[in-house]
Amino acid sequence: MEHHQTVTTVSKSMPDRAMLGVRQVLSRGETLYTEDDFAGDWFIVLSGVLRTCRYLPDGHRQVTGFFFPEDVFGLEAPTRRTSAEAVTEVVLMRYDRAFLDGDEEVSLPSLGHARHLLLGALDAAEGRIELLGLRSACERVAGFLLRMDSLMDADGYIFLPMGRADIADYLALTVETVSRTLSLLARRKLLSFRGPQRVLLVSRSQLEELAGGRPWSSPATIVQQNIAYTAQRDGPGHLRTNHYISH
Amino acid sequence: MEHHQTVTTVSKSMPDRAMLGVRQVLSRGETLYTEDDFAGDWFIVLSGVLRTCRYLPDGHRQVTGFFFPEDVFGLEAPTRRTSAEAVTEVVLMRYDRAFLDGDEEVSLPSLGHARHLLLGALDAAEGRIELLGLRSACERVAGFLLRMDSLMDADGYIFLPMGRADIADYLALTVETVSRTLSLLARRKLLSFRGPQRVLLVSRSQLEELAGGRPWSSPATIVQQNIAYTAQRDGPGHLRTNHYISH
DNA sequence: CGGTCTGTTGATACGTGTCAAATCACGTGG
DNA sequence: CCACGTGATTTGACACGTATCAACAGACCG
Repeated sequence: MEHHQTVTTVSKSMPDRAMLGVRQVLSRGETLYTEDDFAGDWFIVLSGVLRTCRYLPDGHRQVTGFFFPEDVFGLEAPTRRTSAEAVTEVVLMRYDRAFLDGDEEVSLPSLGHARHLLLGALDAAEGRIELLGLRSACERVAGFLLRMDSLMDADGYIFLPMGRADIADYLALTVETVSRTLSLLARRKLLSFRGPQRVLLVSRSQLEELAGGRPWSSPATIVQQNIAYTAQRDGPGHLRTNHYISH
Repeated sequence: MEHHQTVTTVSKSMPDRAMLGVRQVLSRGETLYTEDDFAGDWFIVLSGVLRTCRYLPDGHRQVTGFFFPEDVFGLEAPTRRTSAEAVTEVVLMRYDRAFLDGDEEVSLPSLGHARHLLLGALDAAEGRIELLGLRSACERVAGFLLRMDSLMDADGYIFLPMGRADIADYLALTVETVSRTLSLLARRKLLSFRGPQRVLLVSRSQLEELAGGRPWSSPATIVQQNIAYTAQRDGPGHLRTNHYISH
């Protein structure tokens, strides 16, 4: 996965506006910048996973995004909307803001023009909006897992680099609800866990249904198919009570 | 408000890549494009209000954005992620996608370069993410109202062009919950209504508190100030029961 | 082997969804 | 200008889903 060798050791030797960045490494949990900092640079993840967060006055934390290799972040205007923290060890490229504000067209190594890059960031943000717009914990958790598909290993298992708390704060749920929902989906055999971090999506199609599925077209022909917690029997002992009860 | 005279009647006479758009008018409720359509153009709102929606397989509708004058939308990749529908009568400018994809730098009338425009759209999307990341109905409704500040009249009242259903589908709530929450905030005298569409933000500071407030800094010094429905007495008869009970 | 941290499970309170009905806003026609 | 009809909004009663508080289990580390 460590292909940053091709992109890294650029910069500084060229004095001109040749659009080159600086490579930077963060260790687990390290904070790159904080809310309200001056937003001088923007970044591209080369390896590892990073999260952006807000800390609300009531003490709650909001995770506004996870960023994986090739993802761009930190593009916001004069000050930071969020802080940026390393979920795992992270290697990233730092670019000067002037390269976006300036008049010259920017060409980035292996990522094309600045416009292309911005469109990608916008697309990712809209994906997050769709995810957060889902109503139930089940929908959001299923949607979340489907978006982590790119983290799949050779054996088909997804490795979740972030903890339950990160997921919860990302989906506007509690740790307990995330954990319960994952357990439930596993009991329903839509998922299979190998430790808390490694998960196999057994039935993508059913997960997509839960998550509001592949888009749909017009407001007609409504196929009522509301799969609630209580609407199906479990594996063996068809325990379809509320409160996640199982055993 | 109708300043589109300066921007409108351009286009077509100039054959070259002079970056000019076509003016277009939508009437209330009209659909501009639909999910999965080919995304050939993008748009800027000149007047009126527009919404983008997804229709989920379970019949629910998700409103992923409201767009006001000067807002940009429809920038997504080869096909539409959402449909676009006019909330009020809308006047907009339509631009060809090639102006974004092309190599030449684009300069738009009164909006600067394409990059600037994309950064604006990204900023708006991130604002929506922060809003949807709030947990309770109270927080989201308060946050929503604060973001509608720009719709303020001369008398200080905000005119809400969209119905309760639009707000509900935007905040991932039900119509009833939105209505109840607005009523509650009005009883608490943070709001004052003059008909369902016209609302005055009586206490912005308290609304900001509810909405997760102006950002905050670090994960320390937590000022526990969780204003729940039941945590305060109402105007006269301190009825702090649950279920929104009041009278 | 006893710390702490993360994740899971349980019991219960409470917030929000659902279904139903009343009320209000507003356009139409008398 | 007012009566009426229709749709939007508000309110009520109740069920259900999620938050909360608490306890337990497992992983990692000293």
